[in-house]
Amino acid sequence: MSILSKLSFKDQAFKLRENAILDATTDILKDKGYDLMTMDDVANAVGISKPSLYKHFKSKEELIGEAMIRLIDGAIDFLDQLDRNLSPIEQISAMLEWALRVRLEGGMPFLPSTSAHVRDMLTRNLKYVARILKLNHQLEKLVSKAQKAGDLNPDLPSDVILFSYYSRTCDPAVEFLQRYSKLDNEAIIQHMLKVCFAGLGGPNHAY
Amino acid sequence: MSILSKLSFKDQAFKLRENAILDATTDILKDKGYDLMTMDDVANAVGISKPSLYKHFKSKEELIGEAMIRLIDGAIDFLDQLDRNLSPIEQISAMLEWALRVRLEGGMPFLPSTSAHVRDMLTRNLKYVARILKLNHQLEKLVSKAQKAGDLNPDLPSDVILFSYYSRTCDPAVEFLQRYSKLDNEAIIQHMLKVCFAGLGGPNHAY
DNA sequence: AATAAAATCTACTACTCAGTAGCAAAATAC
DNA sequence: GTATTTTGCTACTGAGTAGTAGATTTTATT
Repeated sequence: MSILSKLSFKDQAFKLRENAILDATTDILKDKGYDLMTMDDVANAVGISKPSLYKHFKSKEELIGEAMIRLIDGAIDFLDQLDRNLSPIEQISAMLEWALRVRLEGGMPFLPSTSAHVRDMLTRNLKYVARILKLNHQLEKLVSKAQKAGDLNPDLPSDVILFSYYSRTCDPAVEFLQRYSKLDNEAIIQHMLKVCFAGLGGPNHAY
Repeated sequence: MSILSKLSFKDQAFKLRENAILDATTDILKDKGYDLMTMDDVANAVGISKPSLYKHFKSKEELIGEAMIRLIDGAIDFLDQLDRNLSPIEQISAMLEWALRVRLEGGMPFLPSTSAHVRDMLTRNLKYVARILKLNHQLEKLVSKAQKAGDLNPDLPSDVILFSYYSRTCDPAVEFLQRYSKLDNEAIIQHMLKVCFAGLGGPNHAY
């Protein structure tokens, strides 16, 4: 047992530090963005040296890719663990609410509306793309059901709904409101949900 | 007259080239983004050398600032030239429609949902901020009127409406739809407008 | 305690790119 | 046609940073 347990203990420590690295990465990424985040930043934040960091991730691209994958996995897990009794629209709404709350509490959007650079990088990352496709597949099914139930507009193409929905999870209006309005986080969430599903129009609007 | 006319001729040529530089900048910015755009890129695209480029703009920040200012000015001009007989909601809608069309035809969003780096840079640019405030002021008035008329939801705080509206002008769903859906540009615009004002919800949605 | 192995660090390389010095060529003046 | 000014260019500097080589320390083994 001794050798095996030692190995697994080491592995555990390794995994633990890997998580600390990803935490730091997500954190720095959040307020510096891809290009301004340096590998030294991450190493310093974790309290290790750069070569040690490279023992875990062989490049900056890989590091950021893994951080993004972890965020997507968080979203997939959230969706999986939702109460199965919730209707499709309730699940869709709960997921957006969760994403907005994560962001307001200092987290990263799991689908960044990022620069060309970052988008290209992630598109080349097959592991990341696979996760996205998985998440997308699940949401497609929910959207389709919600449209049939009349809870999402059946006249809109489902692409339009899906892409618009994704955009809401990383809507910059959230940060604007947090910075420049006096609304508290919960109020912001409720308003963003309302805007997402009911739109900006009032009772007399033509649409 | 000779000296004066020569000077103004020179000035004209200078201005002309300045515009060519800003055109190239906007173009490159559109598909490379701030960090990947180099001053050599811009100089090469215009067909001049880097030092010549620096005769016009004393830094990369200034160059990009001026390009962004020109985009905002375009938006302000568009708003100014709108038919005065249009109702507030019609003006608001027309402006979003215009912004979406510009983007679909290969232009830049005049309000980029950009990285922290770019945001900071623009925030430090007083000239840019002044234009933004001017545009914002005009839109605030329109929003307030449209809310009173019941064409925009009077129950939403006007910040929420304004920031959400800005976000729609640079909504990444537009690029997603252009790339991955079979909708043509006009259909995309109509759907985006509908989503903006009427939301994603269908007839049975609780909101 | 001596040795081997693993982990981690310091100090470096290679490269990109913003910004510039100083030269060359063209235009203008006399 | 020569002198002067303007314009533009080539070729450089310096800063920042991804990624690495090789020394050093720590840990495990006998």
